[in-house]
Amino acid sequence: MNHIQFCNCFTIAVKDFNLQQTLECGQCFRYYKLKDNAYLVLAKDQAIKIVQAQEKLNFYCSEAVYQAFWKNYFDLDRDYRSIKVSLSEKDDYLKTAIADKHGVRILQQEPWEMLISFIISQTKQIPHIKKLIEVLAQQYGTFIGVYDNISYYSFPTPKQLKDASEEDFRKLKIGFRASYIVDAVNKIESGTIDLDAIKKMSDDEAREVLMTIKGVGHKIADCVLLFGYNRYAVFPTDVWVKRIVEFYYKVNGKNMDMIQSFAKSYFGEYAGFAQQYLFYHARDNKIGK
DNA sequence: AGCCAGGCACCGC
DNA sequence: GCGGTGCATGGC
Repeated sequence: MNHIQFCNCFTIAVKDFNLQQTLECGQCFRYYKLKDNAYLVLAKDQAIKIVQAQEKLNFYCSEAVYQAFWKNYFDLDRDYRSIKVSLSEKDDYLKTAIADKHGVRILQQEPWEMLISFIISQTKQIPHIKKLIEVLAQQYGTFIGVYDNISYYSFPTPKQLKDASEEDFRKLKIGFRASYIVDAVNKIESGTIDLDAIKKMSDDEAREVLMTIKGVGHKIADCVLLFGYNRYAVFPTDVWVKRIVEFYYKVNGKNMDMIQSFAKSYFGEYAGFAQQYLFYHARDNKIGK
């Protein structure tokens, strides 16, 4: 039994940051609500407890670990104030969404984890996506430790998944997405796709490569680009975003190319941030259902 | 109870 | 090319 210890506590002051919003906005799935407003967050091979009290953020780790990993993970070096000010000037609807979800930050997550997570996400709701990822990690990931009698596992690497069959994944109730995961693992393990090489590509080239994976279309590729590669100009367009763009911006929602070119010219280099504020605000308030 | 979910592949035209 | 349909499963 390797009990996860959260002895050290490192506190920093934060602005334009809300832990709950950042974790629950739909960009990540490996977080667990503990008691007293605390969250346990898993990323790479690490687990951490975090608590926010107003503009103070308590990381239960050493300062060295915070500096080396979590600061970057939570994107705490970026000036969100200026991003929000510039986007809020665009229109009142976006301004309202930003005011509502003012504390969202776009995490810096792993491309591989984002790829598999968003493949799993299609036609599923967040609680179920979380469960499926948890089961996948339990089955194939590396044991991290135990906290409050619950065992935590890292997200499985391509290597850890390479011997699993479609049938194995179906047993975990992943359903029709099972073959998609097999294809993703094969393309990475065989070297057909190099997730590191994608870092050097343009957004369009990168999307094209990601979309050669079965089960990865425009939307999932864009989620990987925004949340895994931090390509802030991409504008992942799901049903919610489509409805917003149709209703508030009078763009023909049937035509994906028109939505994309609208987002590019209207929101510019910060389209990804705009998308996240709009999406989370709409979903949380059931706007446009 | 049944509808539908942070889509996509595949099939007909 | 483009519009319709099936897909696995569980939450609401």
